[in-house]
Amino acid sequence: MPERPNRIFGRSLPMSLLRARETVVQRFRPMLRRHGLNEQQWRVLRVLAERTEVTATDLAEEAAVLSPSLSRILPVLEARGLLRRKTGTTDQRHSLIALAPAGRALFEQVAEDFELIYAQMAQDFGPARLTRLHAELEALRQALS
Amino acid sequence: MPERPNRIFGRSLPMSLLRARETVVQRFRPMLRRHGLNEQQWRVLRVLAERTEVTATDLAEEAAVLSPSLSRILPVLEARGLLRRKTGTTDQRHSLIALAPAGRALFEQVAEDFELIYAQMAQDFGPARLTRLHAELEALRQALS
DNA sequence: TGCAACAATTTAACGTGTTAACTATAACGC
DNA sequence: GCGTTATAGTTAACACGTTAAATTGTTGCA
Repeated sequence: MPERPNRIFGRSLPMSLLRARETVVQRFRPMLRRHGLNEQQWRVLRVLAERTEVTATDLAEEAAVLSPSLSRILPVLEARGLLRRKTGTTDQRHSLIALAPAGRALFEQVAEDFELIYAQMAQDFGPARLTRLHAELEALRQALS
Repeated sequence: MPERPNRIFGRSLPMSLLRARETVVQRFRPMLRRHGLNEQQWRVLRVLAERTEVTATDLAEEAAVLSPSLSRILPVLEARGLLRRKTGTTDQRHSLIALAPAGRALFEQVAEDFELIYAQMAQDFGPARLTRLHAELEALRQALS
């Protein structure tokens, strides 16, 4: 007797998103690893590359990393000389983070590889279709939050 | 001076999928917590509810849980009396897992709540649109794997 | 001024993700 | 048959996810 199809399971959106992400990330992971980065560290660098200086809270939000995780990541990246931290002048509660030259250089290298992989992915799925998927995911966030 | 928009960042699919999932999961997490389950445990129960008996490897694959994680989850759920394990007869390497009556009962309860939340989500985003998104995510997996 | 409420970050505790190594069993080949 | 290889599962080690609590600094107000 064949197992009956799972009605609920098939409709589970968290699951679909998880699996899709898993598949996508597999294409990037080896490349990041060669650069000595994991996903979270790369997300942090990417945000920093687009900003002159960010607070830890904003960085966590934009990189989609929880603040406790960020508190563990920052010392590591700082020790590698990829970023610099200083305490805010007006509000000393803030920790201000900026990319260091070495971090900028690494970002440029990774970004190049990233673009290649992304382009291949767009080709495999269809560029327009990928853009539409992006938009739908963003719309989902808006609709549910 | 406004920060310049991030071209790469905006096109990052792993990020979009992560954020979308985050938003969706927030709707389910409190409910699962009330039932004493986390996401992974719920995924395991859900797979078991659809099968009479599964090997650990198949269970991990279908629940999208890595086997080391499953090795940690199973003893917990077994101790709670939600499932039963036995060693395979023909191949003793296999661990065969099945839902226990208490697990079935818990599944039924959670499934009920799950359906309510899912229905609300479908309403908020649009049922047809949600179905289409599902299909696209599955298509993405096919295209990239 | 002083203290109570709030805010940014860190620490803690525990579970999962990730990779690799390890154990036990089974299958294969000579 | 026996050694080699492959497979199923667990364990190990370290990082992040998640929640809550602690720490430190700021702000508002009596």
